[in-house]
Amino acid sequence: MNSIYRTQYCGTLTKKHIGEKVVLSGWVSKIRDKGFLLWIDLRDREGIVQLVFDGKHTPQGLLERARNLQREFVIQIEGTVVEREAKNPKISTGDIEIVVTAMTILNESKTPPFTIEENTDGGEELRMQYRYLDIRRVPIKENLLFRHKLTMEVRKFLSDVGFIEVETPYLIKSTPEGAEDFIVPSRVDKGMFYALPQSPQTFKQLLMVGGMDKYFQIVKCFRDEDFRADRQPEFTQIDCEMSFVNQEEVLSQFEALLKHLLKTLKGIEIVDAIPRISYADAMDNYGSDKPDIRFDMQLKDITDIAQGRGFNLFDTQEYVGGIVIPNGAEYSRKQIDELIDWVKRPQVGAKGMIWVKFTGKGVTSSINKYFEPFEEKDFSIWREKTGAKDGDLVLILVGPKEQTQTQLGVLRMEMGRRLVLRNPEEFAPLWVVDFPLFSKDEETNHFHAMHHPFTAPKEEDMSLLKSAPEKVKASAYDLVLNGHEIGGGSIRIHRKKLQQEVFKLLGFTPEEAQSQFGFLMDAFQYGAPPHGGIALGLDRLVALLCGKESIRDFIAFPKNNSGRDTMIKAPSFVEESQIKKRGLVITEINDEAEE
RNA sequence: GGUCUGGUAGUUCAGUUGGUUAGAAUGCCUGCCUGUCACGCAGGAGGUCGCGGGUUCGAGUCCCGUCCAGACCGCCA
Repeated sequence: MNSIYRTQYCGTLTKKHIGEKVVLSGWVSKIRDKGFLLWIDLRDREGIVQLVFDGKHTPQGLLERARNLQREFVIQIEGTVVEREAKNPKISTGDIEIVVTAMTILNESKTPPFTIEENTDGGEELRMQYRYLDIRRVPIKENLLFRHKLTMEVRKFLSDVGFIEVETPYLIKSTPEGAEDFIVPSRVDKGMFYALPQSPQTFKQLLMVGGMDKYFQIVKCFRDEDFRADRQPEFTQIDCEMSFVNQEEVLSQFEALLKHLLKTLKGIEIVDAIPRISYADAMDNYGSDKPDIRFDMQLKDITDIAQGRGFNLFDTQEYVGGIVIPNGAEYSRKQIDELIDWVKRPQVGAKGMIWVKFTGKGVTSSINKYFEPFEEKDFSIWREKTGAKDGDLVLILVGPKEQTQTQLGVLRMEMGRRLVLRNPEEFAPLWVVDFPLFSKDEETNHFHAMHHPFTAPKEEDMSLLKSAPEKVKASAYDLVLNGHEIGGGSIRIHRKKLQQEVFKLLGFTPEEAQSQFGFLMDAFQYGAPPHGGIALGLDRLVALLCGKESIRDFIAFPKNNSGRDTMIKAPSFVEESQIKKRGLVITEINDEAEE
C-alpha cells in the first residue's frame, strides 16, 4: 500500500508481520487504560488491531497523549508489530499488537451518541440520523460488503453469458396505471411533469426492438407508496431482458444465476433443478403465491368430506381446509384458544377456527361434543385425508375458498415459525408459474393485469382471450426464496395487435392506450423480436441471503417508515422562487412536518 | 386513509393504586490499578418524564388533542 497514511489495513495484520514496522490509520474504537500501560483498539474497514502504549517502549510523553484520546478520534500511528503476551483467540489479529512509537491525531471526534459496536445500544431512529456512524459498525459494514460482492457476481455472471448493461432514463413519463409515480415538475415546460420509473420495463423492451439481444441493468426504481420493513420508496432491481427466448430459456438462465450466487456467496450448491409449482397449486397447497417450502405442513382440502353431514357451518361455506400440526395434540385448551385469537386478529381475519386432536386414544375436537353427525368413523376419513398421525392436531378454517386458503397460509407460516421448522441456514428456491393473465376486481368488475399489461398470454390460451379472459394463463413466472418473492418476469407481447387487445381488456380506450404506450406499440411495428425477461429485487435478495427480513440494513442510506431521510431531513420545503419558476402553486402545507 | 404499540438521563430501559428527593445499566468526567480485550475498583456529573390542554389538593402515571417512531391493514400494474 503506497500511502503516507498507512502501510496496511489494521484488520489484515497477523503473526506473519511480527517484527515489521507499520504505519496505520483509523478510528479509536476502545481505550483500556490500565495505568501503567494503555491499549487502544484501532479500527478501519478491514478490522481491529490492538495498539499498546507502555512505559518502556513508548517514547516519553506519548502515553500521556494517548490518555487524552477519546472514542472515534482519527489517528495515525507508527509502530512495531509484536507478539502478544496475552493472546485473544476471539479476533483475527489477536496474536499480535502494535507497540506505538509515534502518533498523530488526524481529527478529533465528539462522543458518538451510541456505541460503535457489534451490538449497539443505539435505537433505529438514532442510527438512521447518524447513519455514517452506524456504517462504521461491523454488521452494517459487512452487509454493504456482501451487497457489493453480490452485485459484482451478478455483473460478472450476466456479462459472461452475453448480457450487456445499458442505462435507461430516470426522467420519464407518468402512467396512471398501477403504483403511484414520483413526479418531477419541469421548469422549462411549466405545468408538465416527468415521472421517476417504477421499473425500466418499456425501455428494456425497446432495447430488444433495438437489437441489443440481452440486456441487464442494476437499477434504481421508484414507487410513491407506503412503506414496510421490506419496502422502500426507492429500491434496486437486477433488471434483465432477452430476445428470441421462450419461458423455459429465461427460467433456466436465471436458475443458473441464483445457483451461482448461492454457490459463490454462501457456499451452497444446489444440484437439482429448482422445483416449479403452478400458481393454482401454490394457492391450494400453501395458501400463498410465494410458498416457503422449507417445511411441509401443506393445506388439506376436506370440503367434500366435511360437507353433507348436516353441520351448517361446513355446508354453507365454499371451502373447508386445514393444516396438520405435528404433535399438536398435546396443546392445552389455553394454547389452542390463543391460536384461535391469533387467527381472528384483523391481520389474518378468520372468523373462528375448528380443531381436531388425534390423541391415539380417540378423537377430541371442538365440534364432536356438540354435533352428533360427526362420529369416530367420520374423523378416521378426515385423518386419512389430512394425513394426521396419532398425537397430531388439525386446525381447520372455513369460508370463501381463496380467502380461507390465504388465511391458512398465514397460519401455516406462523406455525412454521413457532415450531422452528424454517431453518435459517437453508435456502429453498421455487419457481411459481402459470399465473392467470388477469385478476378481476370483484367490486368494479374490471380486469387488472396480474403481472403487468405487457405480459404475453400462453400460446394455448390465446383463443380464450375473447371468450373467457379470466381463464387465460400468462407466460409469467415468479422466483421465490424461503417464502419471499425475489423476482418476477414474463414473456412479453411483441405484436401491436395483441397488445392493443390486452389494453382493451384492461379497460383502456384505444386513445388512452395510444397516448400512454403508443411509442411501444409503434416500435412493435418495426420488427420487434419475441422477448421476455425478469427483474430480481436486489435489496430483498441480499437481505434474504443473509437471513434477514428487513432490507434497511442492506441499504447504505435508507428511508424510514414515513419515507423520510432523517439524516439529511428530506423531503423538505424549497424556496418559493423554485416553486414559482415551475409554475406551481402550493395549496396545502403540512406545516407541522418540518419540526 | 386506518388499527395497534411506544416516546422517562447522552443511550437502552424500569417506574406499583395518582402521593416525599424519578431509578438501573451503559456511556461521559475524576482518581486508582504491572497484560487488558464487554478490563476491574472507588467516586462524580447528568432529567422541560415528546409537546399542548384537561381532571385532581397533587399527574411520569388518568383523559383529550397533537407531533414523532415502529409494526400491520389499505396500497404496492
